[in-house]
Amino acid sequence: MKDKVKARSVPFSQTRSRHASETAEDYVEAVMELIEEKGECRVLDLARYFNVSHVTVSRIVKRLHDEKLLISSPYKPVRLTDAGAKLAKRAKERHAIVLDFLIALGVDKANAEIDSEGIEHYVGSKTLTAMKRFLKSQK
Amino acid sequence: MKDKVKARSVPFSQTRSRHASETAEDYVEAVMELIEEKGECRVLDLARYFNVSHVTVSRIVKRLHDEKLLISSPYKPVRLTDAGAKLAKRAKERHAIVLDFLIALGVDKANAEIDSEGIEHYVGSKTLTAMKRFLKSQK
DNA sequence: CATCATCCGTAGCCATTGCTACATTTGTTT
DNA sequence: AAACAAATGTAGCAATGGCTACGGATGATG
Repeated sequence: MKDKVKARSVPFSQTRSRHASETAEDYVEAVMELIEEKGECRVLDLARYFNVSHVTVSRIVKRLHDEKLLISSPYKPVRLTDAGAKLAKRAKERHAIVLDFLIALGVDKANAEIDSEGIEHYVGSKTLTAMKRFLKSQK
Repeated sequence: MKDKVKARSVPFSQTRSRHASETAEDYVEAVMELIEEKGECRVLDLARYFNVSHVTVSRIVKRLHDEKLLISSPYKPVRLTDAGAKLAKRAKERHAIVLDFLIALGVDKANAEIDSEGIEHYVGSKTLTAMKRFLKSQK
């Protein structure tokens, strides 16, 4: 009774780093949206956006600044680096596709918005392609 | 220029607790699978399954024991409580539906397996229903 | 029944993401 | 210019999930 347990291919291997990059994507995406919506993005805007305290935001902003995705100087609005903007653009596109896909599948807009936030981080390129194909076939 | 930033409806509000329940679901699901596959589930089986150290597993098992999802006594195999089995069953069903759905959508099995692991935690009841509907319509 | 490999627990470290409480900076408003 | 409100920063705590290193428990094997 000593069967080897088959290890998970990939998904569970790096939960920590995956969560970290999730955060990075969520934040650059939010920064881009907030700048588009109101011209600038402050720490408190992000805090309200994510429903967390400004302390949590400023710590994460600092980390993403170190990772050269954001530009932040004390008491000034947050901006995106080129790399950050590129990541944000990709994340937003993927997000939009997942959202449109769920709606096309028949999910109401409110639930599609909620679920797409979480799902977008786990949609690989093959799945994304399949979603795009489905969207095209529906037109 | 003082627009209120619209807060996210729900999704981002409790990242921490969401990640915690993700872990709970992953673990009870794994425990159920391992017991089905090889009769019992040891800490090291879970460690190999998730590609983490046995230390990480035993800490999480302890927490899930406190939450009354698992039963564990020192140096003994891990079992499920009724509540844990119920949660595992629901998680497995949802997982299976998401997996079948992705495959029906045209994603290859390997990628469908990877993506479904992450996606399953963010599929609300409305989205799940839509996936089931799609699967039925494909038969 | 002694030994040894395997399994598991504990100690203690780090990173991430929450928080409250308090300090500081900025900018507006007398 | 002073005073005040709002925005940020800093200190320090907790929970979660990673890890290595070490030691104790279990069970198989000689």
